Amino acid sequence: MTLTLATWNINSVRLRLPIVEKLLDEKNPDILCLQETKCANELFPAEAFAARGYQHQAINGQKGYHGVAILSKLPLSEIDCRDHGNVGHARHVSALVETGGKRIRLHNFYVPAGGDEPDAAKNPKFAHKLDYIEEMKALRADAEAGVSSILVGDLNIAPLEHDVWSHKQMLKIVSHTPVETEGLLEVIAKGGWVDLMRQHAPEPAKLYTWWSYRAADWAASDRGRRLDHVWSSADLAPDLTDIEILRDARGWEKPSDHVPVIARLTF
DNA sequence: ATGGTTGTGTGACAA
Repeated sequence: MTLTLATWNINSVRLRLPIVEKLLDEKNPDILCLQETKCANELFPAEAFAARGYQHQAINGQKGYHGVAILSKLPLSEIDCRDHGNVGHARHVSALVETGGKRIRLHNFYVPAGGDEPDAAKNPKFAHKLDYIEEMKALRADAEAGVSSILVGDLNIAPLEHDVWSHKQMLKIVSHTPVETEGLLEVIAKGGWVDLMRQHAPEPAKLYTWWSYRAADWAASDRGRRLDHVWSSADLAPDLTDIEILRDARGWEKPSDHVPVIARLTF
């Protein structure tokens, strides 16, 4: 039994529907987790996904900003949305998936980007990001007895040296400052999570999932960052058979600035 | 040090 799971910050699900459908046609994941859907739930293109077999949907959206969704061929139960800090942002949704004799709690996160100034005293958005990471430290991969865990999403932090194009030049840039990278590594360690992308491609391999829209030629300059993540509880880590970063998707028509990450687990 | 692009929804933000 194989579980194929895709995660993608889509930067508007309505505008990007043609390339999301391209991903589904080409890769046929069992479950697709989206971030930055940028629309209210009643405007989410639920029928387009249901028509392709993704009839089980956990959607947490809001008008204009943020928004996450789990679209699944497998039944979803115990759907839960958390609003860290009670700020009214749609940044999390989770559901229980049962497959291959496993019960899996799947978390889909969109961590705040944090603005440009990496100083919590001057920049409330950065303070909010640090608060958000602080709250995530309480999230345990073994929180529920008999239930494994997978966590995916746009965490807006590239924690390791080779998660960015230039460690030295990124140290004061939001997404790679020490307070963020150390914080995210603590979320992983305290929660008992395994970073599956790095299990599959350990450092010093360069791994990027995001390239800025502002580059004149994103592929030539290749100033990428690994902002998107796939983690699991320790019991599932040996079941990982493949991780694929769809770099090509950055060059698709009307692309997102993030590309899909696809994980395959075989039980 | 600055500017570069994209999305929502037609303003100014957020990323």
